[in-house]
Amino acid sequence: MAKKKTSQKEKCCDPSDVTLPGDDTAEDLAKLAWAVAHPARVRIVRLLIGRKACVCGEIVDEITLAQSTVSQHLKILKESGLIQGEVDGPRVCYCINRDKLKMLKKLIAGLK
Amino acid sequence: MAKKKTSQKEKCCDPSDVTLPGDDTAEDLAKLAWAVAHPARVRIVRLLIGRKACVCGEIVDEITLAQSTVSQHLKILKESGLIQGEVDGPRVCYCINRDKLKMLKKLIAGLK
DNA sequence: AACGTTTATCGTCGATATACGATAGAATGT
DNA sequence: ACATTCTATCGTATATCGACGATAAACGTT
Repeated sequence: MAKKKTSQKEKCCDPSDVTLPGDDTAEDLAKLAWAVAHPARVRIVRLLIGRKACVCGEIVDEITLAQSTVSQHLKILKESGLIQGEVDGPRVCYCINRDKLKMLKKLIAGLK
Repeated sequence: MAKKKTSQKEKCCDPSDVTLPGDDTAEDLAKLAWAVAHPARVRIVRLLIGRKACVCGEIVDEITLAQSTVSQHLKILKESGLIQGEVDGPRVCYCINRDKLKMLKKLIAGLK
């Protein structure tokens, strides 16, 4: 599929060779962005950030979704590394992983 | 689904009423995050940022995906508002919407 | 041991994402 | 007019998301 540069018209595109910035972080960024790519997960993240400490099943009360659905979102967030869950007796306390959050911010801010 | 606060054990969670930060932007953030929630789209965005100008079918050459697939990703990015496409003769030049990018950065940076 | 509470997982369903090839549309050049 | 090039769209197949209810698993309490 790759071939000649065509005439190029010089109208708007200027195809001087550009070296892509390290693609290695594309996956990381996509993964973290994916974690907050759903309104419910954004709310959960904000909720957890709001309380510096972690929260438990109250998330279910705050988010207007079924408990199982919230649990799934929490799982996705956990898999992204953005949040961490710690078992505390019968309940589980979640809290933000500040490092991952920082990394997300850094990667997004680095889009330039 | 909302009911009593239970005993609460005071172990790790501290359920002082917390007012959620404006939920209104949750959708916006989710939508923009979604746009960059795929490695290919991250690469495209970075590519477009790299060249301050816009690019055309070269994106297809840079991204190792079929032309139709790239076109779909471009459509998603366009729908998110992160990029804009401008017809230039037979080809289409894409460029970053700096405002939207700024908004994404702002929303992500605002996670605190 | 039995119960209640809390959370995770399972099974299901519809909707959507993602990938591709094939095709259609638009614009230019011969 | 015709061929060429570039891009978008269609059609299709597969995988995953997102939602729910139902159930299981873990823990504390009685």
